[in-house]
Amino acid sequence: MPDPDDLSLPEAFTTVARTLHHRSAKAFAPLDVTPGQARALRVLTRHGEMRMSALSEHLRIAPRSGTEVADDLERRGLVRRRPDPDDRRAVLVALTEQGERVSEQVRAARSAEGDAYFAALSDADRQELARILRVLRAANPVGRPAGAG
Amino acid sequence: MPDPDDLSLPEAFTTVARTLHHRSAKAFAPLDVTPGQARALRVLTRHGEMRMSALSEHLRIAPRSGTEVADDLERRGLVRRRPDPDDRRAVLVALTEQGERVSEQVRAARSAEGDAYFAALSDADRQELARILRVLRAANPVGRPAGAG
DNA sequence: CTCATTTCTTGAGGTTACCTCATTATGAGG
DNA sequence: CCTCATAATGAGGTAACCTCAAGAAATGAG
Repeated sequence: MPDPDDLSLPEAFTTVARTLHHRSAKAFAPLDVTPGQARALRVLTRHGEMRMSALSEHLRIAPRSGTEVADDLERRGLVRRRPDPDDRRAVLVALTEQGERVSEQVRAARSAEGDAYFAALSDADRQELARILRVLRAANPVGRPAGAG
Repeated sequence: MPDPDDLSLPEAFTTVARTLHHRSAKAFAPLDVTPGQARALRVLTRHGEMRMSALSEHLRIAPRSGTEVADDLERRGLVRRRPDPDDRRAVLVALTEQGERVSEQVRAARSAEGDAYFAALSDADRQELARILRVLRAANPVGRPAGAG
């Protein structure tokens, strides 16, 4: 294995993100959920039932992609859809009981493995990192792709 | 758009990484290279001609995936393959002249757009972030997926 | 030299997590 | 009714990875 290249900030960030993604995928594999699904479960746990559009916004993905995540979770019996009584165009998603259980397991797995990734950092560094990420998130609106298709 | 959720560190990291990826893709689009290809170009610029396996290691991806990146770049005329004279199993990749030109444009585009993503940070924060990323990279070997496929 | 083993790359096929565009159904206003 | 905006989804596509196994060449043992 070669020495870590002296990467630019974007490159280093990307590399770390990919490694983290792999780790999370491994941690969540026993639960049969992907990292993306895990994030959706956490959003639903934190905020409760919501519209598809709201789910997509929370996840910061295109509305169509939110549908896909919900499809996967519904197939696994982790979420339930129902029509919004206030707007018959809209659909509400919520965790099922099993979804709540799995979401809790996700939380635990994240502590066990995902956060372990950041264990190399001191408490102070972790807080620094969290602060910096908040700044970046706040400063950079959403970031949809351009001509990627 | 809802308030930024109070995400866990892994989630926040992932979210920022995705936004960054979108930004980079947009910045590189005029050059007709994807972020992944851009990274490969930078590696080849920094380290010169190398084996396929070395390229994959630098990019921290599976050997097979390195082949794919090289295929794309070769199709665009940005790299050239030749057999390794010292080992006829091996293949050496190097930038073409056009590849070098594009790699330089990538570097410029990264400054213009990619680093602009981090413009919200103070110089001190950027250095902090770079340091923290180095720690994470050093502490976490490579992180290939497990049963993802 | 021969054979088994290992190494280097690639073909074949698959996955995740996104995307855009077009469609269908509903809601809101004139 | 007509038009326009909005909610979700069907259809189809992309990037960036992966595994598994094959084909060719190197390497070490006998």
